[in-house]
Amino acid sequence: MTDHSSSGSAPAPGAPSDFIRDAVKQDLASGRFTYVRTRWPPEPNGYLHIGHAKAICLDFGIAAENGGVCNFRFDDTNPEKEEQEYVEAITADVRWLGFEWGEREFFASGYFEQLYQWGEQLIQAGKAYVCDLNEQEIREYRGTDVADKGPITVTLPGRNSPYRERAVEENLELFRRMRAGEFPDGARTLRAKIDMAHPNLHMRDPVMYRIRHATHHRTGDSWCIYPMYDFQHPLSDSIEGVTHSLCSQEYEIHRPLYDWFLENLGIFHSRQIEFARLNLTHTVMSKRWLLELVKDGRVRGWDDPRMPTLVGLRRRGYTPESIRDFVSRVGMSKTPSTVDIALLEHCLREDLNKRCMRAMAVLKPVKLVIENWPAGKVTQIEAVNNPEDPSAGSRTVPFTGELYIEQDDVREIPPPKYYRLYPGNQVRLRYAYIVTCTGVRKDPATGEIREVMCTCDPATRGGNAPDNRKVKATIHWVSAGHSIPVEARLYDHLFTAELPQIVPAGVDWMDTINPASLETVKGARVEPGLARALPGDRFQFERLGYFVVDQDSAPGSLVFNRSVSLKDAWARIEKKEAAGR
RNA sequence: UUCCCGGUAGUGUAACGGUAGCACAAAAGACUCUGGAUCUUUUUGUGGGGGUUCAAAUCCUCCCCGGGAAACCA
Repeated sequence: MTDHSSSGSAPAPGAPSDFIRDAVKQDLASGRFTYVRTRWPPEPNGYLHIGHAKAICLDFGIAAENGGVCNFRFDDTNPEKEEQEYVEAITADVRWLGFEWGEREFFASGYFEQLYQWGEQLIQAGKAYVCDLNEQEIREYRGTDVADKGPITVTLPGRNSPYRERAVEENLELFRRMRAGEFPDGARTLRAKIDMAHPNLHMRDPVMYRIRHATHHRTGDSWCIYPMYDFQHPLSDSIEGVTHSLCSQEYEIHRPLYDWFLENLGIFHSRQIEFARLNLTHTVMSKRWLLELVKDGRVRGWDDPRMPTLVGLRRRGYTPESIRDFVSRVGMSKTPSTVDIALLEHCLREDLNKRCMRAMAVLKPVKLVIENWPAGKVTQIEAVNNPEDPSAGSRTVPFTGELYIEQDDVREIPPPKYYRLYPGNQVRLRYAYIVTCTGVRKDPATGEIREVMCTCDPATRGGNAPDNRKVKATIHWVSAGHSIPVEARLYDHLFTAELPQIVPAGVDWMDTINPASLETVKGARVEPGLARALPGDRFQFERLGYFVVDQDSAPGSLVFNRSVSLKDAWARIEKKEAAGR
């Protein structure tokens, strides 16, 4: 990438461009780096969500676009929070998203010895010292005085630690004894000797190592001192020859420290660039809140289809392609932003529309009886599998004189602009026949329509109108005798509020969960061909939405998750009509 | 409170001193055997005040607003 001449012209359509990609190109052009290598550094302490997907796509994407590689590296330097279980879950999620890293899977814990040696090197250079101050004292000396109540703290000038001028030899001996396990947790730390008056608090002699007699998920009990993120991360990047270390914005203030360690060690200097993390409307993204939802049983688990986690989205029926498309459309910037979840849904619809098999399913069935249909007669109707993809072919669906149609497709008295079934009106049964409604039978107690009667025009077989009559509505159906019962789970936004993280005073945020975020429909019916569907299989249920077979399914009892509904023009009309009166 | 980073239609993102564009959303229409899809069209924007310049979203300055940080977490 040294094509200076084209730098002023617009990028090719579809080629992503943003301030980070621009910076990478400049670094190549200026000779700061001669190649591009990135890394994606998850901490194995939780499940991935779609915000992580943004970073994953960025790191792997930029590497690929520049002929480089992206290292997959676990930032596992806090044994108290990290577990092997998460390593596996994260690995599976990234693979599912569609990225490969071959042999380039690393662990920061794999660098512990090298990191330790660099710690000694800084001590020898007089740039690090062992400090005996406890946690509270360190805070006080740093100048950050935590108030007893509330989050407000006061920043004061920092003071040098009384241990700051320890002799090199003493520091070395103490650091070695720290490693040897001679001191209890928290007794001492190794600190960088920088500047206690620095306006950036991270530069006021930050802690490099702390003592933790804890078992690490990979190194076991071989270490009782663990490096801090600020010390570990730049050095791990350096070891791996990472050129561009891309991270979210909260690390921006850490960058001077990142640079300080690399400069003072005189080792390969990676460049850290920060970007704004992703937020979505109608959901929450923070690990803590997500965890609380799970712990409190407000959702069924990390993979609840309402969760913005990758496992949740997968179970919901999202495709990796749609998520990657979404991420690229969202773009990269430093502006704190909240993306409309409608964009995510749009990306899924667009992807699934092209490649999903259609099927007919009735969520809330009402019986339709064709009065002039010969008793017991069954005929096979040919139905197109995907109008967007002729190569998908067609299938047959059994048709009889007793069908189920959607409750919502019948009214005794039609509202304005309603052109589905009501007495006297005709509709087309998708791919089958044009029928005319002759009446409805209602439950005398509830007034609910129990049965719809109609007559069928045999000349319209296949749904054609030989006389060219206009039939405004086409509705879906299944044969009452052939269709199979299934459970459908209809999902909506987890929170009704657009920005659930803004909680009104006096309200528990968990009580703002959308009570309609999950509707379980037990008596749905689907066409018989779906009997063999397997978990993960996706369908478009005509006129309803995209559905995926859930893992809760068992042979003979299928469960479908609604991934996303189809756009519903009628719902908008109905809403508008209702608002208008 | 201190420090850091940001503010472009409703939302997200381009424009890199020279015509403010794209996507989603919203709205209108066309077409349609999914009120789907597709196609056409429309509405809405540079946070505010000062400067510099022939020319400012872009450069300078003050103000306002938003986000982040102030862990022996990452």
